[in-house]
Amino acid sequence: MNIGELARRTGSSARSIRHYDKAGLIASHRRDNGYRDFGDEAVPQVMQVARMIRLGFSLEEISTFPPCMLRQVTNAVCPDALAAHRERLAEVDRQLFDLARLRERLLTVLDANDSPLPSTERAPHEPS
Amino acid sequence: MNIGELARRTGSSARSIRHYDKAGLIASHRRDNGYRDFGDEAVPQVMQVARMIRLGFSLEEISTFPPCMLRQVTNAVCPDALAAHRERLAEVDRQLFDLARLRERLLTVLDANDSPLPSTERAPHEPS
DNA sequence: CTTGACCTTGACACCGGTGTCAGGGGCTAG
DNA sequence: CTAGCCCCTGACACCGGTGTCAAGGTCAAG
Repeated sequence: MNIGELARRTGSSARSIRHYDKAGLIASHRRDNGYRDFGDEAVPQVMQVARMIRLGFSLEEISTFPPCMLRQVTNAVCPDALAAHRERLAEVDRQLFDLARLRERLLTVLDANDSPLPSTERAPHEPS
Repeated sequence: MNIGELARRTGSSARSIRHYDKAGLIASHRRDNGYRDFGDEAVPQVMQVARMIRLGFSLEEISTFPPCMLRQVTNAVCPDALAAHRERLAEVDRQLFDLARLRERLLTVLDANDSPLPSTERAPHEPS
């Protein structure tokens, strides 16, 4: 199929699919006229890539296990990607931790300024 | 004081301080030779800006309440910034929610592929 | 033939705080 | 005088998936 139909079928833009293709993440070959020609297996491939992008992977990361990406036709994740998923999970946990700490800092600022009107006691002209 | 000393005193780079200054967030005037001249109050001002940046505010957001930033000499937050802090808190909560959902999705993928070894049913003739 | 839809590649824009370089002055000590 | 350090402005790079435009080729339908 042409790239336009693949775009319609996957919900990704043709622009993005060309991007994935250039990264070697999609199985494709060229017709005599230069057009990309995709098989049906390209549909789950594109969706797999899009899904991993939504999960926070970069194309470069995804590119580290392209052989299995190209074979991928199901929702199952190939072994190469499992380690990446675990790393990504750890990264997400780090972000959750940082964000929670950030939230605490925001709450601290708000608590210190929200209820107590008298700012006099805190420091009229002193940096802490 | 010159920008170099202010940089040393605040821990921010001179480059960043010029950036903040251009945004009108730091009280400064120019000497005859064109050099910026900062007073002692610039130290907490720069640190306040840096702190808000670490809290995830953009310079543009901070610029929406510069009058109070310029007066700011304490750790207390001026009223103008309170609303921004609340919005920021809401944003952080959204991010926490999204991240938690992301984490669930990652766990789902891992759970579905981690324990169950029999990839046979998923991929009939896979040369793993 | 023309029209129009679809395809190709290449390149720029975006976001935004920061690093870094280039080119030019100021100022002080020797 | 020079050496050396500090300052000035302006501009480019970065990151990375995506939108968008330009300029051109392909091809089926009328």
